[in-house]
Amino acid sequence: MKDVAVAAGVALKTVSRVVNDERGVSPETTERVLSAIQRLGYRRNESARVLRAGRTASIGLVIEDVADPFYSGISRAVEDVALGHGSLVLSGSSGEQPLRERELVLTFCSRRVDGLIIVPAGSDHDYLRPELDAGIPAVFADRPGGLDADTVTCDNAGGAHTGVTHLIRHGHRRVAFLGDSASIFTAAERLHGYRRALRDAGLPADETLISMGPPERAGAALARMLSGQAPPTAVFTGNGRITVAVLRTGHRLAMVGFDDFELADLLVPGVTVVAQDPVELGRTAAELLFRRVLGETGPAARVELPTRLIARGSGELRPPDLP
Amino acid sequence: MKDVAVAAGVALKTVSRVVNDERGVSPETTERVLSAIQRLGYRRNESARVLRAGRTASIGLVIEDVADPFYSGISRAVEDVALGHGSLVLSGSSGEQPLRERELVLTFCSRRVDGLIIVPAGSDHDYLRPELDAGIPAVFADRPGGLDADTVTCDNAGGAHTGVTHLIRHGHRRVAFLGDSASIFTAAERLHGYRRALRDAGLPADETLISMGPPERAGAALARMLSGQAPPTAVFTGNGRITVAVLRTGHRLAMVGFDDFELADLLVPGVTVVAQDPVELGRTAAELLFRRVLGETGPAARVELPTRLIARGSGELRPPDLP
DNA sequence: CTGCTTTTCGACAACGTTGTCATGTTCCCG
DNA sequence: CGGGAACATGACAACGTTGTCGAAAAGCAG
Repeated sequence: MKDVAVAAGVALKTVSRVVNDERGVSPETTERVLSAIQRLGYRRNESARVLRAGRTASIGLVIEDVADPFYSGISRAVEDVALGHGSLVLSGSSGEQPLRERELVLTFCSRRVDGLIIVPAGSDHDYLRPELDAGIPAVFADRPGGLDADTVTCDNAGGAHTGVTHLIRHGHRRVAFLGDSASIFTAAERLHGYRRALRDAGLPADETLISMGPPERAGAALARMLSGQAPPTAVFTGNGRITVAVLRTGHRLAMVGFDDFELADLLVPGVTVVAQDPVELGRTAAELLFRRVLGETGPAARVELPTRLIARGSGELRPPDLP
Repeated sequence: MKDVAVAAGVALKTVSRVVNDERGVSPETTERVLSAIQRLGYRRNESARVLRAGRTASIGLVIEDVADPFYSGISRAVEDVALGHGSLVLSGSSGEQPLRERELVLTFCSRRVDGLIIVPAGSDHDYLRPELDAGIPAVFADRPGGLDADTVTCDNAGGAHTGVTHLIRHGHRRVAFLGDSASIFTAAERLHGYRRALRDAGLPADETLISMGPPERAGAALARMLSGQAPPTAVFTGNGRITVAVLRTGHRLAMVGFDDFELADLLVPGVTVVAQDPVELGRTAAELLFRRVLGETGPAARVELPTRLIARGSGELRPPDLP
């Protein structure tokens, strides 16, 4: 900038004014400065600007894994909203490891992001409190973070309830539940929905039909159930990865899965799912965040997005004993 | 930092030394400073550090769309390599729009990223030259960028050749090619591979069996071919989105697709594909980049990754007239 | 104890930008 | 033509760090 000023024969400040479109610079001077900028290939140093202004025009996004379509949908939506606000997105995958999440968040903070969107991996987010107190707004997405911050979740319990009830309506009395590790908030919520659906239908809860654990183990868990004394006639899977794992076992049960996925309609039979909308989730979280960034105060918002049952065939199969 | 210095009763510089683990500070002083840092909840301002040091410890990544599994795979791999180098990733989706790509890249540059990984959207990348000359290393991924920079691509022509040859070996003489818009480098390369495969097999090239265009139009294009005079008995699809679009039409042709995708094995018949490895692509690009960031000079590297044919059934169907 | 090195620490400048205030110039109105 | 307003421009400080250099204190060999 100094070089530009010299080249244009003006003061530093005048260049700054031109660069920032501030008023109070004559057209000719502007012209001269612009040409000098062009000639020298000058580009403003954003770091210095940030140092001076305090605003970084960037937000941090911590998700579980960009390579997972659910999270990459969120990612894209957040990116689009950020772009609309002239902001960039720093993103990182926590891999469901609380420590890595924490490291990412703190790194983002020391880079003075204007705000954070976090899909919480652990349950303990006390490390965030000082940052929040320091005025960095944060939004929890997909799961609550345990702190008093804006939160956007899906109607996990309700969605599971709908899906399980759908199976029950089609005559199933022994519906298995295959969920992710119980320590994950969404998995626990969906299990609640499952239990409530059974209760509402007056069906007994059979703990041997419930298995919580990582997707890789879901297939084996189902196999165990099927070879048990009173095997299930239908299965509700707690997330997309488990749905796929179960499909790979090649069973022929009735099935409803949480999370929609590409090609669900092309399998035979089509896979009935309870769909959540990652794009909407990301968009909502980002919009809440930017509202805070722009100065809105007020109590933490809790938004719960609806889910939608999409019937495609697998959920409408009747149990073998009912023709 | 000033506050910490006052609280610990030392000079600014001493705090800086402690924060950076520099030698030359007595254990007691270190202790005092650390406790002051703890007490005041101090965290170093990265912007100021960047301003002073010149290194931002962050790289920029421009892809077409994070929500596309191919690119999110790249994204994740880049992120992991960056993490290993203590770097963050600024990422953005260009949506295949050269203007948006340019804007993203320039924004990244003005934030002084240490390097860039770009999946080029347009063909004209002259705007990048000043940045490269200014010393910002860049790597082109998936497609060449037209400049003399490190480039990582897949063996597009070879992969298509393999896939089409596979169909020909199974008795097909009329193989359609459905590719993305011809202006996209990878699409054009794959078309070349297709043509070469026909030529190598001594088959005539029938232009009515070739259609280039966005995935949304692929289904209609295939329908037109099938209702034509001499319909194809097999189809080669030029990328994952087109493969899915064609699957949705419900045809019963033999088929090989470029790009592997989840559940390809669960469809009936399983979808034979030519797989490329997005993770490997991202990893390679990131490693090349960090080599440059760490000071390696020398001529631009061109890496071409191999593809792999995965036979699952759809590509092994014989033409109807050959039992 | 002298003269040397080593250790520990601080003062200061600089990174590139922008906000504040001051200065000089032009213009308009009475 | 005087007096102020509006405009154009510049000098300077400050943002929070870290590199440079110098000073004081401590240790050590002779």
